[in-house]
Amino acid sequence: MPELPEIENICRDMNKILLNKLILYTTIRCNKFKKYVSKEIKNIKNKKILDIKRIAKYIIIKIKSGYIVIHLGMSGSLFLCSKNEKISKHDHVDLIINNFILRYNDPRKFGLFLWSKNIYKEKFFLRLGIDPLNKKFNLYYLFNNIKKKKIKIKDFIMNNKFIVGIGNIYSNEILFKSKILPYKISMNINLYECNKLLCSIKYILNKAIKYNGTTIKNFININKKIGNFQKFLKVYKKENKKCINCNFLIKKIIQKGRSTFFCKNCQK
DNA sequence: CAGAGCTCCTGAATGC
DNA sequence: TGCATTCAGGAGCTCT
Repeated sequence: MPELPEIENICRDMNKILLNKLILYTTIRCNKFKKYVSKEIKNIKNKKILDIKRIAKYIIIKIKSGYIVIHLGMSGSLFLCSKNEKISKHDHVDLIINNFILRYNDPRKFGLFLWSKNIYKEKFFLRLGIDPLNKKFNLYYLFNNIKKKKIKIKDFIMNNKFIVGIGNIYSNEILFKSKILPYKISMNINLYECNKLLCSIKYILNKAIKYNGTTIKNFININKKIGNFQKFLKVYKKENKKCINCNFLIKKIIQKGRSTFFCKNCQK
């Protein structure tokens, strides 16, 4: 399940390898992909890759006439392969680049492979909150928004309207590090806790980027390198294991339909 | 409007 | 062993 750190690393790798390369043509294999793959992707021919960047969890490939927008959902992956590489079951899109292929695979079809003339006018971009690695993501911004809401803090940090890119794994880890219970109501968070939350978000995400993300199940990055951050997970999927700080058993609850892990002793 | 909950999907894990 | 059921989750959508 790629989250912000994984996407950040994928974009960095893609930039190293794909910048200024020519997309000769594309192949789309899924027919029943509904809104998830734009038909316009088929029309891309002989276009140079001008830039690759990340906005929230979207991978944006800029070419002369517009943008390719890729979201990996929870099971999507992008990888480079040769032209003779066998096509697997869920390989939905190929970008043919000189003598190799950038291939998009997504078994669960939660991802997106879209075309946009101008991403900055798309409604899903206009709705996005501030990137947690941006300097504008500061205590003032976080505290102001937290105070406005009456939702559980875990739901707050996973909501793209306020903070982009934080999924279930990192939200659990961030709240553990912040010593805040996941079901604490956001408006009850004080300035001190909010500051801890801010620092924890930046710390966890940067550490995950450094260790190349968390590899659980399907995630493979562009060079099929494997992430190492799972070694550092302290609560996620640690139900009934001892808390590293206090030896209490880690609890699991379901919050907004998502598995939520925490230490009832450490987190207040 | 806000917030809770449902939904898309498939493969892995679990249950009997 | 083998089939059936459950679970996982990003983010948009639907309900209340």
